[in-house]
Amino acid sequence: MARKRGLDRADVLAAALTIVDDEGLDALSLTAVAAALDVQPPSLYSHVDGLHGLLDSLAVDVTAEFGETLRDSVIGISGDDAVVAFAHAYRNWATRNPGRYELSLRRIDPDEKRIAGRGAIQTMDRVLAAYGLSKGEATSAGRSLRAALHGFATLEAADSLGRGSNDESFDYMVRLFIDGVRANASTPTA
Amino acid sequence: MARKRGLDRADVLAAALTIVDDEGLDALSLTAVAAALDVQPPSLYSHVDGLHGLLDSLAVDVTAEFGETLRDSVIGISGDDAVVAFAHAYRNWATRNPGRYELSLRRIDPDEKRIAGRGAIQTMDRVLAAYGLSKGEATSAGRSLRAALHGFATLEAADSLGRGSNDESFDYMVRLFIDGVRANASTPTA
DNA sequence: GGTCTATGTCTAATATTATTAGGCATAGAA
DNA sequence: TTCTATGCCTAATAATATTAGACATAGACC
Repeated sequence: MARKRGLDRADVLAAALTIVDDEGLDALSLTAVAAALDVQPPSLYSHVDGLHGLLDSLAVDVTAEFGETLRDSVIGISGDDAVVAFAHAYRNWATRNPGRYELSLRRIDPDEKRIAGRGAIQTMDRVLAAYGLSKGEATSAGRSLRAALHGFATLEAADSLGRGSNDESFDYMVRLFIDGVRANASTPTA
Repeated sequence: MARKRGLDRADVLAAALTIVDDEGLDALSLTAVAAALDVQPPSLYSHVDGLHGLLDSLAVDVTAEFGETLRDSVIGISGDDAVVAFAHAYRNWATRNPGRYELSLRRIDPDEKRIAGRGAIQTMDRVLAAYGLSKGEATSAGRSLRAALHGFATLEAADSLGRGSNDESFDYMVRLFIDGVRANASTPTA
């Protein structure tokens, strides 16, 4: 016995992602992936560098996917509308893919993820460029927006926001940001 | 052999917290705590309800401590200054106690933590009350501030903010929030 | 068509963790 | 001094990751 399944690294990653989507990141283990592929756990080491390697690879893939989603969200839109669209795309993706979002937060040393994640940051920077901010302001505004979106998404995912409509609060926050940027801009645009 | 050490639940929690502070939350395990106390792992079950129970207890304690810190931060201060003071206290605590902050994010069903954490939210609500917002606005503003602070703290802890002075960006974000609230308030205060 | 080789998969074994069961010894009360 | 509660222990089980090394199969090559 030792039927050759002919598995692929991509197969392993796909199976792992299915588990993450269906049962959450906590449920992900090499044993679970092996079971899903009808294979013994050690067999996975031919395709992936252990559990850490698997997590790292997933983080990179998922980050790239997230970046593309964000980039797509602002195509053909500009100004405040772009900020709003970007923000909603961010929240929607994080909300609908909690496991993947958690994965995307995984911190990796190699620059792979940074490159993958650069898509998201570049998109944001481009959107914010419309406000004619100084270099320092642009950096700070970008960080502020990221912090707000990330914070909202994670608090919401953790059910830590309390009762009431989160949608309304989210829109409020985005408006807060836009108005704040305008009020703080050294070179007003509107 | 079976020397009675006379350990206490508090001793166990304290030892665990030391590990969290020194080596990070990931390094926390019953085995590690037992080793630190020079005791066998199963002995801990007399004081704590397993690893989950330990984590839950730590989360409650740490959340209470965080709440007090925040409450203290705004004593005798009001208006924008209070928001700024609150924000800095939040960031400072989270930055200086990364392990504890991570613990405080642990999601617990029982209301214990909610009660403990209520201190933080109450403080924030009180600070924001100065802006004379409507009920809905106040809720949204509170969530926005929490999201921004939480997001900034976690991104910073994960080294995900990029190069440059984070201090400056943080101040910018807080100002953004304050200005935004003012701009959005139905009943202007200043 | 037959052989070679790379490699995907397996079994076996080890290590680390949490956890339960049940025994013993000690501290402090009666 | 005895009794009792309980703090700590050893032993054992289960789930996880991981390494080592054997083997069989698929596809390349002759």
